[in-house]
Amino acid sequence: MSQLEFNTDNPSERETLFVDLLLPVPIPKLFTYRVPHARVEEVQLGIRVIVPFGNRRVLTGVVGHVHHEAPKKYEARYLLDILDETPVVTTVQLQLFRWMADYYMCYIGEVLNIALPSGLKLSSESRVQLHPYLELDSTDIDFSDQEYNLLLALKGKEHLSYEEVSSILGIKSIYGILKVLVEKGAILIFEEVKEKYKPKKETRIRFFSEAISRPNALEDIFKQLQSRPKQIDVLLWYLQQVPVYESPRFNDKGIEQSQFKKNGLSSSALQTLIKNGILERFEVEVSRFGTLPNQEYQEIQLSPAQSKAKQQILQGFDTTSTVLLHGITGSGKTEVYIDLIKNALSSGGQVLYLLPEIALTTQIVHRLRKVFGEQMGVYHSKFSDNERVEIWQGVLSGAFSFVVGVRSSVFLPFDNLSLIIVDEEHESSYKQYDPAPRYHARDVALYLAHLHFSKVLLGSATPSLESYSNAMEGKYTLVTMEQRYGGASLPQMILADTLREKQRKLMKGDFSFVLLEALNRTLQEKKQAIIFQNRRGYSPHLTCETCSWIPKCENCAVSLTYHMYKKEMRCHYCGYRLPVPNTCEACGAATMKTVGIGTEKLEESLQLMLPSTNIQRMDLDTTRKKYAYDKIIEGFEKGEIDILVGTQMVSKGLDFDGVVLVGVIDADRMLHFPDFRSFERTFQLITQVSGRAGRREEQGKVVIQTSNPQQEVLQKIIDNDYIGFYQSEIRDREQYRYPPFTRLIRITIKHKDKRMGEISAQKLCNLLVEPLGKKRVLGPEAPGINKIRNLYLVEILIKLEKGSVPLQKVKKLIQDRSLSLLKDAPEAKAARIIFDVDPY
DNA sequence: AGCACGCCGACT
DNA sequence: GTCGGCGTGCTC
Repeated sequence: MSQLEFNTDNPSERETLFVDLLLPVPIPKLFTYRVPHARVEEVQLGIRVIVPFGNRRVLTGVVGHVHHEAPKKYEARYLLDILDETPVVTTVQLQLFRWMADYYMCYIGEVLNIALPSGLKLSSESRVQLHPYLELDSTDIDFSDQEYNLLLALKGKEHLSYEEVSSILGIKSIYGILKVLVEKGAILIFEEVKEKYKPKKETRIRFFSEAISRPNALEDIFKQLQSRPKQIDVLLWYLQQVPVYESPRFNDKGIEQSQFKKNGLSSSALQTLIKNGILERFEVEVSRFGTLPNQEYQEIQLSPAQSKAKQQILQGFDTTSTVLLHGITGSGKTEVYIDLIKNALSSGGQVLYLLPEIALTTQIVHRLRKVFGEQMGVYHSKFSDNERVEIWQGVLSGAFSFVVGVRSSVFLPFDNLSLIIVDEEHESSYKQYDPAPRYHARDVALYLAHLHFSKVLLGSATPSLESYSNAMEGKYTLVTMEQRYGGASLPQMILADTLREKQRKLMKGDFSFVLLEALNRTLQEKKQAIIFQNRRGYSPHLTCETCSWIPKCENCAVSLTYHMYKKEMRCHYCGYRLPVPNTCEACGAATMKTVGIGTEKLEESLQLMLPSTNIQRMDLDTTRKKYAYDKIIEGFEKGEIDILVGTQMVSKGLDFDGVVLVGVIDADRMLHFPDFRSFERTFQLITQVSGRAGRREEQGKVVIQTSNPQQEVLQKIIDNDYIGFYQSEIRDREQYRYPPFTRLIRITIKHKDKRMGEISAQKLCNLLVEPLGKKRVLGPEAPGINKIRNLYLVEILIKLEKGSVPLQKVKKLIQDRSLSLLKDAPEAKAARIIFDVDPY
């Protein structure tokens, strides 16, 4: 079809097509590009394209809008290439991303950056190449020594990266030299674009089809090979595995090449067979998750309490799209989830099951795998990027209709979600802290459900105040499970008064007499114990007993944490490290002492007190490697470990029958953490970790060490009185105007210069007080840690009473004022302003 | 975020 | 004088 004919049907086809792209850069808008005429047909929403960006960069963007309006203020550039035939990002996701950028006050590019596994983002790297027409030996161009050296290095190579050039020349800024050489016509610079995702390939072996197509072909082959016993071995083994004589069809799949070696067959014989055209080698793409054995489908019989909860949940979904399931620890929520998931899947919808990082253990995955088999995908932070891409594509293709995953699974490309379960809904790890978007996966899940018209089930033994109050107000349906599964009883809860014990000299190090007694009895009975302390490392810091000097980080306003194992002091914010000082740097005395308690120290002192006991520590430091976590769990499960010392990692998802004692070392530290949520957190953490004690017949015991046993929160904990806790806490929140009665937005100003930062923050405050009122703008105030990575921090807290102000307008206003501050105030020129909506 | 350009100190 | 530091502004 000629161009002319093509255009006569529809004159508008002649107009240039433009696309607005989401690019993974922190810039507040979409970028408009022009589509080459030849490729107009290929463009659609949600596909990835490659575009030039700026002078030198090449980026992957996602098509967010297709239109015919040429931008007025600039000339749009052309797309370089189109990567997909079908969308990798669905239209629902595009809506979600836009909403997130608005709600969390960040750039849509930042959302895209977090949402897409980096395997789907192409990277480009600048390359330097010798100019093809340059004759280095006979040229009359003048080169400096440095330039000439570089050209010589390039001569042997096809191309070099900037990094390589920089190391060859031994200087950092190579730009000047490259520019001169380009002008002299000696080199070329180009961009090399690389696809990062690589499908996994497997090499397999099978009969060359022509070799066995004739009748009696196999017999002939064996006859020929009579005096080649090794080759016959290979063929016989293959025929054992793949019964080709039954049907030639079986031959198509072949067998993995590595299997031959594993079974002791000669690889040179195999090689010869291939060379002679009897066998052939071929490659197939395989899943990184392997093929799963068909596990027998397990029917789960729900207990009466569980069926009742399930019925109530389903009824709840008739009136509210969100149900809050408040089920005490050990009440058997998981079985209810499984049943609901099966329901949802059988009616053709997709299901997303969110778990906090620490609760997504091998135990739960195994259990779910038995029921859901290969239609279940797992999305976890310990997965490689290639694995994430496979899950992403599996959701797109429909291979996974059910995904269990952590926070970031809300970004997967679902197109037909019917149920989202947010387990341990109160967990603060659902909130992303550092790179924007600073989102809360539970809240994003609620919006995602709204987009899909799906249902949400929030589950917890200790619901967040926000969710419980939503249930109280009737926004969510509340369903409760008050009994432990199988009639197990709740543990006996004891408060150990450390202040009194100290006065009577009963404490042994950090352990109270009460806890040690219980521990000894547990060990005598050959049972297991968990010791909980929410702080890793050996101890928070060192201090000099003579002059109380404390080693501090050079770049951040924090004391360095003492790590005994590596014998060093480390900053948990920037990674700065120092060898442990033997003498005080301030007064010179050799009186450095550790202060505070970390898991490492507890492990050590327990081992000293109980030398014949098997003690294992479980925290971030001992579980960094991919399977370390599973190993510890396995050891504990088998009873090889008597005492498990750990951080909040031990509080979730572990069900062990042998655990009868849980010790909480320092409840006070949690209670006194300077944050309006510290009581709520303490209640949740201690209740959760207590749930690990005594699951079957035997009643467990929980010992909580505190210097103030009268503390109301602790009393509510030992009484197992969530509702009582909720009522007293919600009163406090109302009185002090905190969530759920207000919405918070935290603004952080970062600046290299302390004073300039403070002035910028003050100016921003003034800009905001004027429209919002003094009551709603708190600060500016330096946070507890006021310097991180050599940047000083100042915070402003915005408090907005619920329903009193249009949220989106206020956010817009805050953004506008911040931008004008950056532009107009000289002190704020080099400042960075960060927004955290609903900080946790 | 990257990357270019421009303006400034400390060295062959 | 240049090299290389860092501050500033722009990217369809």
